[in-house]
Amino acid sequence: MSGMSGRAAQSQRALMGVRDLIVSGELRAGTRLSELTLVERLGISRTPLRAALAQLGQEGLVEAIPSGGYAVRSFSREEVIDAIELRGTLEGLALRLAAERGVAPARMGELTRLLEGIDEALKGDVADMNFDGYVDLNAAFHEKLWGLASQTIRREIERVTSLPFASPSAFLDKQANVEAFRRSLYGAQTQHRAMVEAIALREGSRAEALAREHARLARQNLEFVLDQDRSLIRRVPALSLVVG
Amino acid sequence: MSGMSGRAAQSQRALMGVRDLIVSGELRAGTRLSELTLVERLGISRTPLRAALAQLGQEGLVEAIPSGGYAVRSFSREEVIDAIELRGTLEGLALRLAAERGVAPARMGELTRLLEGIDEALKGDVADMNFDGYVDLNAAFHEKLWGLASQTIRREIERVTSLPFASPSAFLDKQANVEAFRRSLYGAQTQHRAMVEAIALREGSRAEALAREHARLARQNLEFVLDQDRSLIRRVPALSLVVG
DNA sequence: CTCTTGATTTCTGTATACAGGTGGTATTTT
DNA sequence: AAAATACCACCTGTATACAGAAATCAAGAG
Repeated sequence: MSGMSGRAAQSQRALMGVRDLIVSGELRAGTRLSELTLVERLGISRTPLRAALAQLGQEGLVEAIPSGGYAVRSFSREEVIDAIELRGTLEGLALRLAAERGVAPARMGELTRLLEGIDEALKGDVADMNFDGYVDLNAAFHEKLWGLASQTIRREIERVTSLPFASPSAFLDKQANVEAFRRSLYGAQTQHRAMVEAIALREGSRAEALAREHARLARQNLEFVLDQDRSLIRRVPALSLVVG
Repeated sequence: MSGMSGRAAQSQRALMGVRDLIVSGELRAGTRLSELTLVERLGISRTPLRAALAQLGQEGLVEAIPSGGYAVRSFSREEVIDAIELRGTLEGLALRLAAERGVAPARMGELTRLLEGIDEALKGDVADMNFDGYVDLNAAFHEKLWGLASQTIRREIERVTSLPFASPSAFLDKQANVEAFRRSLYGAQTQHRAMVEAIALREGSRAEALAREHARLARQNLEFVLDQDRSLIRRVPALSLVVG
């Protein structure tokens, strides 16, 4: 079996497969990843699997063992907080540069339209909002926002975001439809609007500060889960990797 | 030949070998990297070479070609500027967190001692400073500075810094001993002192701003080379990858 | 019973064989 | 002569074979 349709199809399959095994919690933090076991489980050969492990090592989801091979990484609360702060900082950089350098009106229009869509999803009160709709629109909004940055910076944002608990939709999984999270969405949308406005007004510093503060919502949600309601841990993907 | 001394010794050799070929300019921007050619040139087999290429792809020095394989990436002036801005932002984050969270006195002492060493190297005027000494001490200082950050953030800084022209010592290569660069070192040292002071005084915002501005020295040097004296391009490693 | 030591088993890192696809070239056709 | 097509060489992605190094387990000594 060689030269399948997509470019490096087996490697992609391996990457997704292993990532899924980790994020879903089937492979717990600290577990050593046996290549042969994974090869058998995923039905691929060692070469693309090793490529996937190397990539996951770069992403930070697994770490190299000095004596050889890889292990599922575990994250302390502080490390997760730093990863969130890191994302906020990078998004802040992206928005500051976008504001300073200017954004084409067409793109601003697309952002505004997404904002209106989110408003629509939030219509009504906490009980009967369209949570699933919000999740999708929020993801689309953030992606468009990143699209304002240059390739160099977008690449970094995407890398940091590949850590599942640092992503802006980490606590917006459809499985995590919890009132505590839903309540935070109104404030989030206020921040969305302010960010777009700051970019339109070329207020770089304000846009940067807003992006940082916006990312800290994830930190609030994280601390809520860890300190207030640990039962939610298994409803948020990859939070099983967080110890303490 | 298998299982040499270090962990993945051949892969390391491949990584350094290919990186050198690119940075030294032997492989020009846009060149397609033929695996067989490189294998022959470096005296290793395809497997570790492919691992190296994948890593260089992550670092951004090479880019994947849709139809397969990799090519040496080329960087526009804007992309280089963004990479420098990115480094400054990350270093700013590291310093801000260090200032906010506090640093053990022992570590502050090490930084102060390095500062004094740099002062010593700068003694005298522009003509008879100890340039080579500065280069080494500056590298050590920056590394210690990064060491203040958490692993999560340090990893990102190291990744961005792996782009040779974004590194803080990009224009401090011993081959690039040019008066224009030497003159900038006095201002740089003033910033070094201010950064350490800001951390000691827990002035997070100031430390962050200083780190950003400090990184922009690299931007100044870049623009000097590109606009004032292009003959320096071949004296600064990897600047041959910058087009325009 | 515990600790050390030796052998075995398993694993990773490396080399290489294989198959399909891509790009280039030469030939043919219009 | 220009364009289209068929053929060929090369190259990448994948699978697998191999060798040295760990880790594990068992047996023996203290």
